[in-house]
Amino acid sequence: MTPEELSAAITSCLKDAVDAGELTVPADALPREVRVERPKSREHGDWATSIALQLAKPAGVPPRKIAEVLQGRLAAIPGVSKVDIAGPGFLNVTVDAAAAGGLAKAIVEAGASYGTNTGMAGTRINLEFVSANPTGPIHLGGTRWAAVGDSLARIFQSQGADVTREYYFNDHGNQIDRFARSLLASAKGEPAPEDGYGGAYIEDIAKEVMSNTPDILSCADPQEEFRAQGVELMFASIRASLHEFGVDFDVYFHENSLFEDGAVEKLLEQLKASGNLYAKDGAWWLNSTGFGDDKDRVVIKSDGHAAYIAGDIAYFKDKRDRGFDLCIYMLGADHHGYVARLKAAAAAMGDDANRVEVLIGQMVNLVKDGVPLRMSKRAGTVVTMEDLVDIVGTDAARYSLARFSSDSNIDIDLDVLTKKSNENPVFYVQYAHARTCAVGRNAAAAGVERTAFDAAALSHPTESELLAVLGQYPGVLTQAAAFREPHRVARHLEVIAGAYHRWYDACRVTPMGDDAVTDVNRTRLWLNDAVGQVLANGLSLLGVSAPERM
RNA sequence: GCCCUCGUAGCUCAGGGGAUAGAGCGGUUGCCUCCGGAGCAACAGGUCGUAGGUUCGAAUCCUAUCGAGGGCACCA
Repeated sequence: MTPEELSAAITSCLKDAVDAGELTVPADALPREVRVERPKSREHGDWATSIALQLAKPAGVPPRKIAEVLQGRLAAIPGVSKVDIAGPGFLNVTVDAAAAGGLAKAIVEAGASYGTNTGMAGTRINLEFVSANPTGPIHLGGTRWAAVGDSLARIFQSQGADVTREYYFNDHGNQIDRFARSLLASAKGEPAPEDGYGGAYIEDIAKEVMSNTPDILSCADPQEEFRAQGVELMFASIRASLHEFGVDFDVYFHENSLFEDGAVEKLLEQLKASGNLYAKDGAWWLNSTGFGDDKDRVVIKSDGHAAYIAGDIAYFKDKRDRGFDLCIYMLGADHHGYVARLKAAAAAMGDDANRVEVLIGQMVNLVKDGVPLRMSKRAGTVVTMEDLVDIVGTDAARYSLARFSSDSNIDIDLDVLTKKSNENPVFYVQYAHARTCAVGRNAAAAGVERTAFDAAALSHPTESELLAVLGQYPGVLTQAAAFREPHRVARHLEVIAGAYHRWYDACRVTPMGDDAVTDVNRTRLWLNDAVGQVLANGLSLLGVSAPERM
């Protein structure tokens, strides 16, 4: 029995009690779903609900009275062995081992699909993340979004959503010009321009362009040539880094294309016609304050060039035209000012601002010897995605970035990284998975097979705990998707791994010495394999491997 | 000045109205005669930044305040 199943059963008990006139509760006070929780103390049963406390006020009845009404009905739920009323009115439910244990077999049979859901089926989501400018390699900040964004995409998919991973490739405008000028300067052996980019990668790219086009410096517009080739090379290198990191985008969208195919122009006409674009001081402004922004935004500058937001608006329209219901943007905290403007842009076009969802993630800081370190190219403290992967490997990098809430700043200690000392919980989880495999191998050698299954045999306290956390896994995925918080998955895997290690310590799968193989051994093998399955499922949602040996 | 996020164990962080606030790392002490010790058990360690408020109940929600980080362009 999973917590969801119990929750559904309790919800219908409550409804029955109301229908039978045993309780009078206003309809709007009845929860659609009665939440059950795993109590902290085992003395409080397997699952608990505070529904009686919540209904006391709207029903106008003391909570313990409500609990008493529900107690008998809950006790009649198949698989429930005991229902206690505790404290102010908690209902503590104990499930019998046979009902709880059935989950082990169900998980093994569900395999890779255990935990998946169809709650988001039919939703087309465009998830845009990373979108780093092609003027240099992806550094730590972008690496965090690559890990979190890709996991989020996988989690959405596990809930049945149709997800497109998209990278907005910003190849239009000033930054690119600086990049081109920096390449040109490097090629000529001149120092990097004041507002340009330095670093070894600039030299490397300049050299590569030179070797591809030896007479480049004498062509009509060398800077343009460096721009075109340089962007392509940088782009290829970014894609390669992402691929090595296990992140492959479905669409790499070129900002330039919006300007080349006239989408921006068409859109501006549309906005002018709608009256949401007005002229002032020689520029064209979007009336974004009318839609919740804190100031109006220039869309066409007085020099006649489009401002950045022009591309954003056209891009959003393009996404909607491609049929996405929800456009999610993952941005760093340094871009939080965009939230209002992106939503305003959508609204100005007559679309629903709720189609735009912006996830803001806090910064990644480097720390050395306990003091924050500014990332600086000159000081050699820029850490790129490739650096991180080289030092700790993809699994550790992805896991350590995905296990934190995006709301919190994270500090990455250079010393810890370079020591490669693995204080990373990914190993704790991976080790648990490898251990399930080792136990499986030993079981096979000892002749223990998954022939018989006796759910009631899983009666040890560590087994009941392990079954409970396995049962919570699908709900954790649903929550992770609903809150857009992949770190919940990682945290729950750590909980499962802990429960597994404790179980391993207390309960043997293969018999001791020459003891005979019994159904207890066979049943435990099901549980062991179920744990391995759930850990593998969860790790794959994080883009982390589930090794059979370490 | 205005806006966003954070403040929880020595450190890094979970905890999105419930019972005695948790994990990893670090510290102390135990556990290898049998499925992997990258593990397990026990102990130590907390005014949940501060002050009010809502509630039967607040680390959690609201307000104020202090501290940290990040924003507030006819830059992209």
